[in-house]
Amino acid sequence: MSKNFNFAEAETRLYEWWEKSGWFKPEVAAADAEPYVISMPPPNVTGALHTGHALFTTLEDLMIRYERMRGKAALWLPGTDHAGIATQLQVEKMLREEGTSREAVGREEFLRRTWEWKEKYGGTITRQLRRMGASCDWERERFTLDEGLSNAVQEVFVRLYEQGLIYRGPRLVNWSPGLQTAVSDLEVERDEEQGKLYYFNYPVEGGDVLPVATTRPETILGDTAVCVHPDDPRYQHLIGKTALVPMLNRPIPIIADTYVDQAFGTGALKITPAHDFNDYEIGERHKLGLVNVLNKDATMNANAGTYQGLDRFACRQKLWADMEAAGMTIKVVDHTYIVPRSQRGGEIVEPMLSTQWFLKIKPLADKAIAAVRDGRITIVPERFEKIYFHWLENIEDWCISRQLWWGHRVPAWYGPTGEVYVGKQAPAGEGWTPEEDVLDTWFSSGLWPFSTLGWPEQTPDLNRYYPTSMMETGYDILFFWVARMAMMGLWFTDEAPFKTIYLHGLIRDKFGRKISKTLGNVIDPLELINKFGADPLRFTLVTSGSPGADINLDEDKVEANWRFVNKIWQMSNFVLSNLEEEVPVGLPPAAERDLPSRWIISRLTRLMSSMQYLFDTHQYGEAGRQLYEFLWSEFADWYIEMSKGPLYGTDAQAKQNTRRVLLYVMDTVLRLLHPYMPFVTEELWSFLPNNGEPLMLARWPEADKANLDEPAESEMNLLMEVVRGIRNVRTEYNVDPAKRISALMMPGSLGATFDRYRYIFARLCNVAEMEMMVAGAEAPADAASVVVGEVTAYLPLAGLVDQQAERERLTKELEKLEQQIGRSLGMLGNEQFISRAKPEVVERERAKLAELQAAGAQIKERLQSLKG
RNA sequence: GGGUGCAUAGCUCAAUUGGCAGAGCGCAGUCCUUACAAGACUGAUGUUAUAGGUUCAAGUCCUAUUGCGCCCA
Repeated sequence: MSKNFNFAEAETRLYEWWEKSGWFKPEVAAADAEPYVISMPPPNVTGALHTGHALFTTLEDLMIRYERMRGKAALWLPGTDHAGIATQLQVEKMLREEGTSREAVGREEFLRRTWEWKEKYGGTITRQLRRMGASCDWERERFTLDEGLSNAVQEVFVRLYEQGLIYRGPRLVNWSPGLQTAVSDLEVERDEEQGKLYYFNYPVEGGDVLPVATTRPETILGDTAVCVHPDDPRYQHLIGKTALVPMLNRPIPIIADTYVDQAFGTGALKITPAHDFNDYEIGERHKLGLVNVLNKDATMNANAGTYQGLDRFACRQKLWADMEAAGMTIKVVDHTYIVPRSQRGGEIVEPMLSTQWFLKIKPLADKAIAAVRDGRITIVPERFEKIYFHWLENIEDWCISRQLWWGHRVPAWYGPTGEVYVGKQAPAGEGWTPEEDVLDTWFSSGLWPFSTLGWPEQTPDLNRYYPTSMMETGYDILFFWVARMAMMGLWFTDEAPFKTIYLHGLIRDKFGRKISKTLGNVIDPLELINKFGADPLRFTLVTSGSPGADINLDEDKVEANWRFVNKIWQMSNFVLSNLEEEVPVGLPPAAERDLPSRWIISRLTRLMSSMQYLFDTHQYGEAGRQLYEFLWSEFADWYIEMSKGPLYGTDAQAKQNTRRVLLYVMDTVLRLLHPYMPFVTEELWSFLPNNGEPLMLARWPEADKANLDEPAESEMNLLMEVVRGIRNVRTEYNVDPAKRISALMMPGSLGATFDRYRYIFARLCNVAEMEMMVAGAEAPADAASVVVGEVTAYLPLAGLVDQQAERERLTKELEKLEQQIGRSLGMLGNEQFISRAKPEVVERERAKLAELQAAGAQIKERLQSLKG
């Protein structure tokens, strides 16, 4: 065993060993094992690992490794997503750098280049997932554009069409002018931005004017009405008259609608149904026409008259300047308003009239709502259920077509006379042209849990592993992906595609700021892995937060956990180097266990049941923190130190028993720790005496309640308190740590215990001599005293103890004690507390009081003797 | 506007069904004690945002307020 853990070398070696041995496959479990399945949220096929990937990989791998160790047929099915817009943008950028464009090379060549791009960069992300330690079944890896998955997409589209749920038609959609495609509502981000509000006089036939305010003057050219509130006294006389579109002089009606907010702007609203969602609705109510003034690239079209050909923003300026010259303008004021921007390119999205494919999703949504309501699907944390319901209950038709090239082609054809045919194959006969549009990427990922298992074919995998068990992903894609999977799964397979939805939070920087390139606070998980190894990164990601909450990732924490890895390495080294030749197996019989062993076994048992509860409720972070705490603060700091007594002693039996306990604890914690830190634990496991099976396939340990030992815990606690007390005194009196001191013990009823475990005090606080005092014996005056419950330790520190200082120290301690005693007496004197609190709580309080009082009495006595 | 979450040590965060508020980092001090200086030991630091309420008991449950964030419109 080397001095330290060489993670760089071990991680690659272990991962290859695991993967080559086929242990990531569910087939390693017994043939009749219950399946446990996670579909990996497919990362963008040409993407690179970011902290979000690192987080889901860690959590899902933890769940999978845990269930695998519990004997389940654990299948973690990996894959990647073609990520339509993102990938197309990347390839277009490459083409631009080559001095050409998507349009110039044509669709066929563009797709060829995109596949080439995918081949080139496609392996990156999956290689990086391996570095995280992801134990997924790579032989089952899928890609959304695979033949099988494409078939599933077509199948779904055709069936939905036949069920009358998919239709095609002109609607107002969010149009992304740069990408030249429609995008769904979800892909539009609305943020407040600083802009201007333009006030102007709308000319009215007959010479009157109607003041109007707008944030987008260029849309004036597409106005088909001006609207005022029916009750607005200012404008009563204008309702029903005709206004004239500035610069175009197109006549439009002045109408009244209660939608208008009289307090906003001038209280009059221009209506542009072709370029605003609210105006569109008003237009429908009042049967107004639509005038589209934009081309697909957001330049003005022929309806804009002389402004034709101008970009939308250039038009805004020119039109306003012209109106100013014509004396129509009133003022321009600063104004914050909501700007819709494309989630991808960041450009301003325009509501635009366009013919698209839509999915009537309400019927599917109803099933998805029901599945969560009746508990077939649970969401963790629970509060996301409300958000899920709210969204699904207010769901609108989904625009599923995209004017992109990279994606699943809509399986439709147009006949010579304009008829539409939908099917997997082109219809017979001449003159049919295929649909150019592709489907929204989320349409195919919505099928992910079952399309990856072979659906619509009834494959053995589909039969065995569907529905899946756990859907673990970020809350940011609850609507985009999770809800859609629930809907599609229930609709097409009649089963909830997963039983549990676990939503994790976003990763932020150590100050809680969003990670962004502009802020320059991007954290590269690979850098952290190279620096500290995958285990510390994983442990940090799991233990830094709680379910559903955002996580502030701090490199210092990763470093601290790297030290934790080292600590575990050193503990193991200690245990192993003390094994010598023999290989003790299992715990020594209960009757032969010494107090420290009974204590550590009890503590470990408590940890196991606590972790079990936490795992059952998906609180992996808290479970990990408790494990850390146990290992460092109990096992290493206390048990290992105490074990040196018997280990370096002469009692062969005691030595042997201690080894067995050390080994048992080490064996157990490595198992418990494995899902968090697979590499270092697997490596250490290989040094432990075992039958050669890998840790990743070892059994998850379960708590044996028979090992809980309350008396041992409280007795040990008392000893530990005495040790701490002696250390305190040593520090307070500046006793050289190397100086051996002696103690006179007034052990109360624990005489035998102190006598037997005096070695603990020799080792842990350098008390070389410990003399048991007979009851009533006088303690030396120049001694400091440590009081714990009924026990007092006198430390004769000749020349170091100032009696005056000692009196002050003890007085202070007594004051503290008496405060606590007062509080405790108050509680126990309260009739209500005695009768209403749980009996064990009352009992605990009584025991505490007794201990406090005993200690108080001891201190008082000591103070008395110091006075005399 | 509707919904929702958060507020705890200097910083970042925990705290299971309500039962004496903890950790890491940072800070101060001592020590290279035969697993580990990537370490050990000791110490300082809290009106759990504010105001009420429920309860024997509130960081935890309820109401209101303030501040910050997110989602939806």
